[in-house]
Amino acid sequence: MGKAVTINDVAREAGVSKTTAVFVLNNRPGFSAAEGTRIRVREAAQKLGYRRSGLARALSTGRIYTVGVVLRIDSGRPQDWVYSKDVLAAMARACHKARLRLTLIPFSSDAMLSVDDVADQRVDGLILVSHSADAFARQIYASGFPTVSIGSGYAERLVDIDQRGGVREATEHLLALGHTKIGYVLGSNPGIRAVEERRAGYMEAMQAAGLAPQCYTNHEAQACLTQAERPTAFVTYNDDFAWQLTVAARQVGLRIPDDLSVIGFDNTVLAETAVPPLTTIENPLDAQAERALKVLQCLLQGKESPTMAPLATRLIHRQSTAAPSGFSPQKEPKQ
Amino acid sequence: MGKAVTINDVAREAGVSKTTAVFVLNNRPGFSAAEGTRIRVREAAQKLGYRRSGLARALSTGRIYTVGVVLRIDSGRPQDWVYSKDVLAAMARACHKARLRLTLIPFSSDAMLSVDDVADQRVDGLILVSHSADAFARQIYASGFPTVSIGSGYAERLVDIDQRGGVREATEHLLALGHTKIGYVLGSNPGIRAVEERRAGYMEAMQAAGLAPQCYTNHEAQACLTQAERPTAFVTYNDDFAWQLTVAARQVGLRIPDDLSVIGFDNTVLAETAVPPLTTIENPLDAQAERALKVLQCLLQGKESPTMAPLATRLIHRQSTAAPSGFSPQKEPKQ
DNA sequence: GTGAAAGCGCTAACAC
DNA sequence: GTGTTAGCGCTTTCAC
Repeated sequence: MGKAVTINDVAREAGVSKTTAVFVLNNRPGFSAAEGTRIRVREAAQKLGYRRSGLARALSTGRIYTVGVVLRIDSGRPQDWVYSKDVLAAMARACHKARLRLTLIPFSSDAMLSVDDVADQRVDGLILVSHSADAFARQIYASGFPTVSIGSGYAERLVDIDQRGGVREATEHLLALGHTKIGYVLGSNPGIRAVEERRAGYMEAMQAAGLAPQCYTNHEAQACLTQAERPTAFVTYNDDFAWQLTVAARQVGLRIPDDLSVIGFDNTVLAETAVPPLTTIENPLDAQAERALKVLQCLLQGKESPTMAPLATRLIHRQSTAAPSGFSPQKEPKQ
Repeated sequence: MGKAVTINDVAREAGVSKTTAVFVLNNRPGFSAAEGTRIRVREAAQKLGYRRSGLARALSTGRIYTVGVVLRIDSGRPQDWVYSKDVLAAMARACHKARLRLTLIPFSSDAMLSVDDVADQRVDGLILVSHSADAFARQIYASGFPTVSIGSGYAERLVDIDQRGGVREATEHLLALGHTKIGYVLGSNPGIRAVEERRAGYMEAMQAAGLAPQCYTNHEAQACLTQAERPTAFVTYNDDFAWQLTVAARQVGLRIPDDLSVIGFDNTVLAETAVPPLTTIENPLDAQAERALKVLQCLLQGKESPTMAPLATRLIHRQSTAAPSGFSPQKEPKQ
């Protein structure tokens, strides 16, 4: 890269002091230099090819305007990734809006991340995506490094959505359609708060309706499809499971939604491209990302952030839900 | 954040000089301190909660061990994103392997990125993902900032795959199945090298077979499906177009692959989850990402990198291709 | 082997 | 308004 042109060089070239050069180049508010000076400084910078060093600035100010996003990169199936990538994209948009840079910090369980590796001043703070209470999550919070969790993750300082309400609404939708045998497909990672919350939402709705809840693992749900007493509808932990269920159903000759209704969660691209497109619960990722950033900013300024109500979800009606066969519904309440 | 503990503090606490402390903490090769000293320094660091500043180190060494990935964030449809996210994920894996950090630099056409914004020393170099010859790409290359392109992008210093060969192979596969009316769905962004190359691969295969090529836009391809003289098979610019074609085909009552064969490109998650799963051309993103990083490293060390042959693609056989109806194939040559 | 000192390029506090 | 100075925390060169 050759040697960098510094602000000193510019100042010298323009025949002014460093301060003046800095003020001009930074458009310091409330600073009115002689027009000639401004021009001279600008021209000098231009001519020399001066480029400010965000690095030196960061060292001096203590802020590098970059947030680190710590994300798992282990899982093999591309479908597992869809959601994480959506969270990342939402964080990217939020950072862009907030004029912050985003640094991706991959988290793989083989090479354990150390707090020192991460909290080395190249990021101002951290966003943990979908971390359970793993060693790293606990350590980083314990270290006091500004950190916020997002995406159905570790419960400490977590920006959360109304997981429970979302699944409750989905279950109620199925109930309203006339289903009585409604199963729930459990999330597979028990360390994560969303897994419990979503399940609880299902339980609540079933109990309120006086119906017996029936929980399945992903595998069990697919296996039970051929049995006579199978549920006529499923609420699933996420779109991936819902999508898998549609595949399994098609394989055993079940038609969706005629023979089986399915509702996913997250509204990932999987839900849009599935056949038929999936009714699902929208996960407001952009709002979460923006809120997470807001909380992080508070932390950076030393003030604890106000606690906020979980963000609302929304049921998106597509074509994977209908009344159970042989049932004429009393009229769909919503939408 | 309180005040940071510096190496000076550690040295003072341990009763040694800064140099010694640095040497111990950095495990400087070829430096053998007295065991007592080592321990004292380590304990002091531990006790004080010393954490090295990657920032200060970067300022001093001129390398921050971070690469910037410049990526479009404009497009609205989630399907448009799938491929970009895959490239990003591949870059993330490659960076992780190379022990480099990845900073995401969103590129949106509304707020034009300036070279100064980006080349501010918070990244050592840049990877441009799927950029056409837009103003930014030209400027950044002109500025001399270490930059490499990837992902069917701008032709300058581009790590490329054998686009042409991939599509040729796909077309030949359809030919071997007995298709004679094979259409091609064009990429929509004419500024990008891959758009031309892929089309050329199709043209070559058709001409070699003595068949008339027929190119369509995405929209045209979907529209022609109801016409009598429609192609019996399509090669498409990417999986998204292929997937859209399956949806359109289903809507007009065409069955895939019985009535229509379709081949995608990129092997994104769309190809796996489509109904039926799509035969497609695998895009070796991980290899591209690693190669891009290698080229960037060369640049950073001041040496121009050796030119390399485009990376090979591979046809992945799934269920969206078959012999045209009423035709008994002579035997499928591959796989 | 260990210590002292000079920067990296910027910001900010304080004189002029 | 403009210039001077002292750091930010690290690496590195050169004495001891």
